[in-house]
Amino acid sequence: MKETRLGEFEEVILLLVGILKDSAYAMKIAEEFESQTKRPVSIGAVHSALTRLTEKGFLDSKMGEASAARGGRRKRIYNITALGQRTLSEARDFRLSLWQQFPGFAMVSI
Amino acid sequence: MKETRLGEFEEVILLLVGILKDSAYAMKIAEEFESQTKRPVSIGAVHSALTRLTEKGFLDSKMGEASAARGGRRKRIYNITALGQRTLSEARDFRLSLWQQFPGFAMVSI
DNA sequence: TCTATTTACTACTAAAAAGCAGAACATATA
DNA sequence: TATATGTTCTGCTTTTTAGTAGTAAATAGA
Repeated sequence: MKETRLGEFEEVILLLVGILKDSAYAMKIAEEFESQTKRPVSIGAVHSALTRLTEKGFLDSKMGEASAARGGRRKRIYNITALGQRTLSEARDFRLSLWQQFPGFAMVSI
Repeated sequence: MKETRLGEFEEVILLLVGILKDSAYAMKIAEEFESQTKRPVSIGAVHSALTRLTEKGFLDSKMGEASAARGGRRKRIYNITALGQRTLSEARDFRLSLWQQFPGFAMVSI
């Protein structure tokens, strides 16, 4: 199995999908990204990350229902796959372990 | 100030420098990388990451003393700068915050 | 039916990260 | 002084990530 690594941007996007759950569609993810990171992001960048994450098997998606609001194409709702979840989990455990070994940080307790 | 992001490999290398302290020189870092991640790494890859991290201002280095062991060029000992420390710290806080919002994880307490 | 609105999607480019091969250097010991 | 050893360092390539610009689709309401 090919090892697949996550970029920093991709990892944040993946986490945001997990956080947003049923409302994890591209526009909303972009908004959430900006609000959480305070850095601007283009919708195209989000789309390409979502595509890459899907190709890697960390996300899947399905079309949602028409929105109640005025106008709007049907949303594509993204969802973390089991593989995505596992990858995220492993990345987290690994980082926690490194942080704990680094005396430069006052570390969290698990 | 230009925003500088950390790749996943770079972030691990930076953390390893912090963990290894006085023995943070390229060969040792490579060994430690392999032992902690269980994935192979070439010494050249480590060098180029150390160079990038230094250019970004996250690391600095100085030559160490000759080793007691047979042979061997003087080691270059790497050290995390204040900026590197701060960046790492911010990256950690941001991740902890996201993990805490993600119901998919049983999360750590701080 | 027209228009404003919300959204997805595509194709492309640019920039950065990662990795590799091999040369160069310094030192201890035989 | 020759050799083995441990190490740095350089230049280059490949791969991946990130970003841009612009088009297309769907829908609600006027």
